[in-house]
Amino acid sequence: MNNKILVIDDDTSINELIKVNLELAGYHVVQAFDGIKGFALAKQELPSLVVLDVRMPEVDGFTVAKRIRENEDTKNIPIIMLTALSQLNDKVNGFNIGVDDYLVKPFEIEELLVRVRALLKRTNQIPKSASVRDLQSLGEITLLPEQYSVRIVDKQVKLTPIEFEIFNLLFQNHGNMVSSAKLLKEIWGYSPDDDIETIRVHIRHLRSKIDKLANGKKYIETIYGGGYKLNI
Amino acid sequence: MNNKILVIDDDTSINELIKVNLELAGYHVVQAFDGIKGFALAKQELPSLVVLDVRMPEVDGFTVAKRIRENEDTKNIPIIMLTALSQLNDKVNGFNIGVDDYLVKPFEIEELLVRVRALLKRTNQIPKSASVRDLQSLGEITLLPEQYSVRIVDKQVKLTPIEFEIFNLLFQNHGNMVSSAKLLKEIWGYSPDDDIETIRVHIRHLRSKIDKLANGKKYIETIYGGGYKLNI
DNA sequence: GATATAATTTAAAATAAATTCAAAAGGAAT
DNA sequence: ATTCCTTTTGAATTTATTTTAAATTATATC
Repeated sequence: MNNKILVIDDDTSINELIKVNLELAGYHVVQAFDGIKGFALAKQELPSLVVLDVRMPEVDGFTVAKRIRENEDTKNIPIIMLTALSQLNDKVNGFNIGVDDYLVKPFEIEELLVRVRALLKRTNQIPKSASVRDLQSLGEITLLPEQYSVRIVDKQVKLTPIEFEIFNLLFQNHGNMVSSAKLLKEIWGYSPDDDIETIRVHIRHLRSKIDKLANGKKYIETIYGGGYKLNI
Repeated sequence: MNNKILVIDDDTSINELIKVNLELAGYHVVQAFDGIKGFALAKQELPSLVVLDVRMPEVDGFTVAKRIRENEDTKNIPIIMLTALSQLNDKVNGFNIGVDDYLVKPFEIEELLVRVRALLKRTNQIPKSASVRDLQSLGEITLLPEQYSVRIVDKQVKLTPIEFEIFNLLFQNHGNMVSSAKLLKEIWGYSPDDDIETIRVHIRHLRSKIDKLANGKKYIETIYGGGYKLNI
C-alpha cells in the first residue's frame, strides 16, 4: 500500500507546515506550489491522496480537481480540499466538483491528519473494480458512510441507517428531484405507492437533524407531487 | 539475539538513571542526549529497542520516532516513549505515531524494566517478514498481544482470545465503524448473519472489562444497524 | 375562492436491534 | 472426573428505529 501524499498549495509556509506534519505522521510527501505543476505531479507520482488548496493564482484548485477527476489514471485519487468558508458555496457548487473531503481555513493541523487517515482508510477499503466512486463531499456537506453520519462544515450528526440511505440518494442526485417511488425502490426494494407516508416521516426526521447543523438553510426541498431534491 | 538499548533523553540525570538500571538488568546501553544524535545512533547501532523521551529541544520525540519508522533499517525497532500525561492525548493521538509502548512520567524504574522485557519478548516473536507492524499504542491505550491484555494509561486488564481479537480489530480501525459482518469474517472466518448474538455478548464482556479501566469514558460505541466503533 | 390532493406535524404503535441476565456447552488443566 | 475459564445460546428487557394513523396546513386546479 502506497502512502504518498501530494500537497498542492501556493502558500509556501502552509505547504511546508502540512508537509512536516504529514511526514511526522509517517506519510511520504510530494509538494507542488501551483496548479499546473500540481496536476502534472498527480499524473506522474500517482499519490494515494491529494491535499489541494482552492485559492491559487493562474490555475485554481477547482480546475486542478476537475482535471484530476477527468484523467483516467488519476480519477480515483481522493482529494481533500482546503478552502475559505466564503468559497464553499458559490464556486464548489458552480463547478460541481466531487472532492472527498474539505477543510475550512484556518484549520487545525490535527484535524487534517484525522481526515487524511479516515479518507485513506475509506478508499483503501473500496475494491478497485468499483470504477465510479460515490461522491463524498460537495459544498458544505460531507458524507461519512463508515459512521452513518453527515458533516456540514464542521458539525456532524449521526443518522439512522434508513435516514442515511435516503440522504445519500438525495446527495448523489443533488440538484435533481428524486421521486418517492425511486426512494422506495432503491431503499426498500419495492414500489407499492401506498407506503409514501413512511418516506415523509423519514424526511421529517432527516430535516430536523440536518437543520440543527445548517443554520437556517433548508437543504431538502419538497417537489410537490413528485418527491424531494437536495440543494447544496 | 541483540540486547542493545538506545536511550534518548536530553535530561542527563534521567538518562543516566535509566542507563544504570538497564545495565544492572543485563542490557547494553547506548546514550543520546538530543533527537538528532538519537536518530543517528539508531541507524548506526541498530539497537534492539529504543527508549525515547517526547519532550526534547530542537527535534522532539515524535519526530525521532517518525524518522525511525521511515528508515528502512530501523523501521521495525520497538520504541518505548516517555511522556507526560498531558501530552498523551493531544499529540500522540493527533500524530498517530505508532510507538510500541509508553510510560507516563514520573514512572517507576521497575515499570520501565518490565516493559522493556515484555517488548523485547514480543518483538522477538514477530517474524521478520511482517514488514508492516500493527499499531500497538495510541493515545491512552496500549495493546499487549503476548498476554492478550489491554492497558489504559497504567491500568491493565486481561482479555480472552476472542475478546482481544475483537478489540484489536476495533483498535486498528479506530474512529471507523467495524461491521458485525466484518468481525465475524475476520475472527471466525465466516459471515452467517445469525451468529451476531455471539458478538453482542463478547462486546458486553469487553465493555465491562474496559470500563473498569476507563474512568467514565465509553470507548466502544454502538452504531445501530451497523456495528461498533472504537473512539480513542 | 372552493375543492381535492399532497405534504407536514404530532403522537403513538409496531418492529427491530442491542443490552442484559442467566445458564448451558465446550476445552484445557489438574 | 472435577474445576476453572471461555465461548455460545436463549430469553427477557430496554432502547432505538421504523411505521402507521389522524389532525393540520399548504398547494394546485378549476
